[in-house]
Amino acid sequence: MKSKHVSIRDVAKHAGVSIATVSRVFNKTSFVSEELIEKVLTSAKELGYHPNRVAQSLRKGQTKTIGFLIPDIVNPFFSSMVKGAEDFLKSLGYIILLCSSSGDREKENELLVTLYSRKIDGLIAITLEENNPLIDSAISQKVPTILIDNVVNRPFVSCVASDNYGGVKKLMNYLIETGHSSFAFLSGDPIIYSAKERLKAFKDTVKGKDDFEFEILFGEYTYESGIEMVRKLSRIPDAVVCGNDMIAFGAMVELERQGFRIPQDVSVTGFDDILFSRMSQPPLTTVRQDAYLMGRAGAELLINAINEEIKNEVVLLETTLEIRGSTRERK
Amino acid sequence: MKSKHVSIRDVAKHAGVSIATVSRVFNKTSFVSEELIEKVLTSAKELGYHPNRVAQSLRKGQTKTIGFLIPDIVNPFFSSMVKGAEDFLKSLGYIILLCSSSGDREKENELLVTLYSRKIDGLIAITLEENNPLIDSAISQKVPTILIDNVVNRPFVSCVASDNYGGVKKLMNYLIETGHSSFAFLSGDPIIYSAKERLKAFKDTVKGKDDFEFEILFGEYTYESGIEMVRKLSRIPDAVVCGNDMIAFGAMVELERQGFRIPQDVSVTGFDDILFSRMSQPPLTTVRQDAYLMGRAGAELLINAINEEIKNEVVLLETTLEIRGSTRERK
DNA sequence: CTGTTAGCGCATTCAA
DNA sequence: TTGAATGCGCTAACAG
Repeated sequence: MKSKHVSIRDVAKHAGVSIATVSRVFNKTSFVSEELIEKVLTSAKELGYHPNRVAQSLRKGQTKTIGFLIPDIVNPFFSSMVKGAEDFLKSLGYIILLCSSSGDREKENELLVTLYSRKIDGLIAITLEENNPLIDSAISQKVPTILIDNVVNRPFVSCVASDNYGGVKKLMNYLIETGHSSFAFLSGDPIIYSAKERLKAFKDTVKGKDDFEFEILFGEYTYESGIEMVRKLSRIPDAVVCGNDMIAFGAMVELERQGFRIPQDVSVTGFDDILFSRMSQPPLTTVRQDAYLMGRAGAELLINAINEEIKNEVVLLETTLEIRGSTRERK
Repeated sequence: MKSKHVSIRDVAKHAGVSIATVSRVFNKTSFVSEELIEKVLTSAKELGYHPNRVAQSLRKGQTKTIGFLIPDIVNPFFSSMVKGAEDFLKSLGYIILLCSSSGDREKENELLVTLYSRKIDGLIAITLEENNPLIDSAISQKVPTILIDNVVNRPFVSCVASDNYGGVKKLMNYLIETGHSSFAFLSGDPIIYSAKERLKAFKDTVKGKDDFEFEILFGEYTYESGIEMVRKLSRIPDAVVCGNDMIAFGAMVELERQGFRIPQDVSVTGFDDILFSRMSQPPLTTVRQDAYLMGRAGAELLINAINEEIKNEVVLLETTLEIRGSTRERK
C-alpha cells in the first residue's frame, strides 16, 4: 500500500540526494555520477515514481499535447486521419486531446477555448466549412494549427488535403475514354472545400463542350442524400458521378430499385474509397484518397510548425483512380 | 499584438484587485462584490484571459481528463464508444486523452504509463483479451477504471458490455423457429470476451440435442477471416452463424462465389449491426448492440467511480434481434 | 467581502 | 558534479 502520490521529493529523500539531482537523472540534462544515477533509479523504481507531466507542463510551458478537432469520430474517413496523426505524434511523445464538434459551430468555439486553456502545443482541425471562425481563433492564440481536408491561406495555419480536383479530372478522363458522354454529378454541400473542388473539376471537364450532356444536383455526403438525388434526376445519364462513396452507395441502391443495371445501363462512381467500396455489389469505381496519410502529413506539418516556425504551407496529396465493376468499359 | 501568456496576475493588476479575487470570480467560490466582478471580467476580456487548466490541475490534483485506450480508432464499433463517452464527459467538463494500442500489449503498457503520468482522473479501456495486464496496472495506480466490452471482477474496475450471450440465444431461437436445423458457427478469437460469450450461447443451444447438426470454426473478427472459414466448411448448413458482421460479409461473398443463394440455399447472420449491415445485398440479419450507449454507460460508471467511490460494478446492455433478408423465414 | 501567502511537482538558475 | 532556492499559474487557507 503506497501513499497517494510519490513526488520527486520522495525519491530525493529516499535516495539521499537533492530533488535537482533526481530531475537531472530523469531529464539527462547534465552529468550526474554513475553512483547517484544508480541510487536515484533504484529509489524511483522502489517507490514507483514517474515524473508528473502536469507539473512538467506548467514549468516548461509546453504540454506535449495536440488538440484534435473533428466533426465525427465515427466516420472512418475522419478517424483514419486521427490514427495517422496519432501514430506519428506518439513516437515523439505527444498525445492527442480529442474533441468532436459534431459539426456544431458554437460547440466548436467552446471546445477551442477548452483546448487553448489546456495549453495545447498545437491544433489539428478538420472543419466542414471552408471558412471557419476557428481559423481566426487559432491565429489570435498563436497556436500552430493544421487544417486537414481544407485549404486556406492564412498566417499560422498550414493545410493538408487530397488533390480533389486532379482526382475527379482523372476519373472523368477515364469515363470519357470508355465512351461515356452524358453525366450527372451528385455533389456534396459546396460549402465544404473538397466538394467544391470536385465540383469544379467536373464542371471544367464538361462545360462548354458540345459532345457532353450533364446535370448537377446538390446534396450531402450521405447515403440518404444519394438516394434522394437520384430520384430528382431528370434523366438517367451514361454515368452518375458522385461526390463521395456514401452518395454512390445510395445512388446505386436507388438506381437498381428503379430497374437499372449497373454498369450495363448506367455507370456509377464515388470518391474516397472507403473500406466498403470494394465490398459492394458491384464493387465501386472510385478515386482513392488516403486519409491515414493525410492525418500523418498533417501531424508532420504541425511538428515542423512547432519546432521550426514554418507556419504557412500547403500539402496536396495524390489520389489514385480505382477502376472496379460499377463502370462499364465500353458503350 | 499581445504578450505570450496572460496570467491571473496580469488580470489582477489590470483590474486593480488581488489574484485571489480574480480566482474567486472565475470559480464562484465565495462572494465577490458586483463591482469587482465587473472589473475583473472586463479586464479579463480585454486581455483575453482564460484560466490555465494546467496550473489548475497541478494545484487541485485533478485534471478533468479521462484516458481512453482503444485497439483501433478506425473501427466504427470502437469509435462509437468513444463518441458515446465523449458526449457525456464533455458535458461535465472532462476531456478525452486518446490512445490507440493497435492491440499491441507492449505498447499498451507504455501508453498506460504515459496516461498515468499525465494524471488522468479515470481510464476507459477497450481491451481485446479478456485478461489483460493493464487491469492490474489500473488497480495498483488506484485510478478508477472502466472496461468496455469485457467483464472481470476486480477492485477499482467496473465493466460495461452487451449481453452477448442473450443476443446469440435470441438469434438461435429465431433460426430454430424458422426451421433451420444445421448450423455452422464462425467464431472470432475466443481470447476476446465477446467471442467467448457468443460461442458459449451457440454451444449451449445446439449441444447434446439430436435435432441439430453443427460445426464450429475459429478465426478473427474480419472480412477475410469470414471468407477463409467458409472455405473450410465441411458442408454447407442451413444457417451460417457468424461471430460478427464483418465475418458475415466475408461469408456471404464467399458463399455466393461458390454458387449458393442467400437466403434460399443458406441463411447468414451476424452480430453488431454496423452501418453497412442494412446496406449489404441481401441486408444482414444480425444482433444489434449499441456501441454508442456502451461508451456512454461506461462514462457514467466512471464518473460515479470518481465521485462516489463505487468501484466495482458490471452493467450488461440489452441487444436487439434485427431480422433482415439474409435469413429465410421458412424452410 | 478582500488581500496575503503557501505550496501543488517540477526544471533551472546560481552557488558551492 | 551537486544542492538550495526560485517561480511556472493557480487555489485555498488564513487574516483582516
